[in-house]
Amino acid sequence: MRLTKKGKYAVSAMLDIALFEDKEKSFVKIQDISKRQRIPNSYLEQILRNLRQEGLLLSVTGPNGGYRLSRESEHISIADIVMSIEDRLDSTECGGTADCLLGEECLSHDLWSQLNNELESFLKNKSLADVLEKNKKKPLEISAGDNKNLIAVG
Amino acid sequence: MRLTKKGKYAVSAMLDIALFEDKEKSFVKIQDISKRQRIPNSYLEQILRNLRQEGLLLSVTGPNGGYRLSRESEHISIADIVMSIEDRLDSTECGGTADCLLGEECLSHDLWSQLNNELESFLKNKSLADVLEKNKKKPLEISAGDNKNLIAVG
DNA sequence: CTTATTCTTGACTAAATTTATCAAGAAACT
DNA sequence: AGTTTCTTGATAAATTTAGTCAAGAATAAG
Repeated sequence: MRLTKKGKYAVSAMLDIALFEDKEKSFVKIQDISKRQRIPNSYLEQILRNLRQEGLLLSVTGPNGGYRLSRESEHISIADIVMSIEDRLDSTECGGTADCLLGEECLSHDLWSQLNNELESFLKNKSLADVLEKNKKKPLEISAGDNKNLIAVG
Repeated sequence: MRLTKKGKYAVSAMLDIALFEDKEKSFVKIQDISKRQRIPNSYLEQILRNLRQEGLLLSVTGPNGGYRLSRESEHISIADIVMSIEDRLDSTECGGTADCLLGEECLSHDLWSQLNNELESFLKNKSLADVLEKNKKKPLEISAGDNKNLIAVG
């Protein structure tokens, strides 16, 4: 399983577009996203290309052109985005064929399969709108739980 | 976030040891693990080295030597293993400092933070024993749910 | 109908990471 | 002494990720 910088850039870019297409009632330009989210301009081109090809974005060329979401932010899940970008979310080596070990299921097949399902439902159940909503409320929230150990956050 | 072949090899190796130390009432040799789990011998050396240094394995040199678990398989979680091996499970770029974007929290900070927590609790709540138990029962089980879409399993 | 703006595409490069490999050495048993 | 097996550190090869670039095409405004 791997979630790369590219996938995270994609999510940030989509969040940025969701935010500014409303605010500005217009298309959002690559350059602006690049500056606001600190994503290298030419890398971002590549990423938005992918997202458009997957049908998550609409684009218009020329002055006042740019990008906007192809549907409402409530109806675009993080899974939609990440899956457009990442080739290797799959936690398994066999790619689901269950022939991991000499044509048979390996000892950890089920484990990684379950992990895939966890990840899948988490990403599918979060929309762009959900994430933005959370951001708005942030000042009122208090940090919950201890993250001392396993995995750093941020 | 990334879970690499190395981390998966580590889990397979630990499952193999858990299985065969019981069966053979002795230490389990690198060579045997390597053959059974199809893990390159010299790569496995490196991996077991890590696991031993993290205190998950005990080893003995010489004839009839090999490896065994440092504690019961019920008390070794998949998280213990994966965290010994993988440097970069963290889903975030900032590594938990929350200064992702010009010293401030980026738009997706909370999202990746939550993903970390999901992943963490999943991996912590699964022991080697759990995984092996599931494998024994396998013939009785019927495949559950549709995995057609997001993430292949295996 | 020309110019400025902005996206589009494909190919390419550089850096980083992952995936190993190897050889010399040390410990333990027989 | 000799064999088995782990131990260590360094190194190499392969793959992936991250990022760049330049030429082109679409659109709007004047």
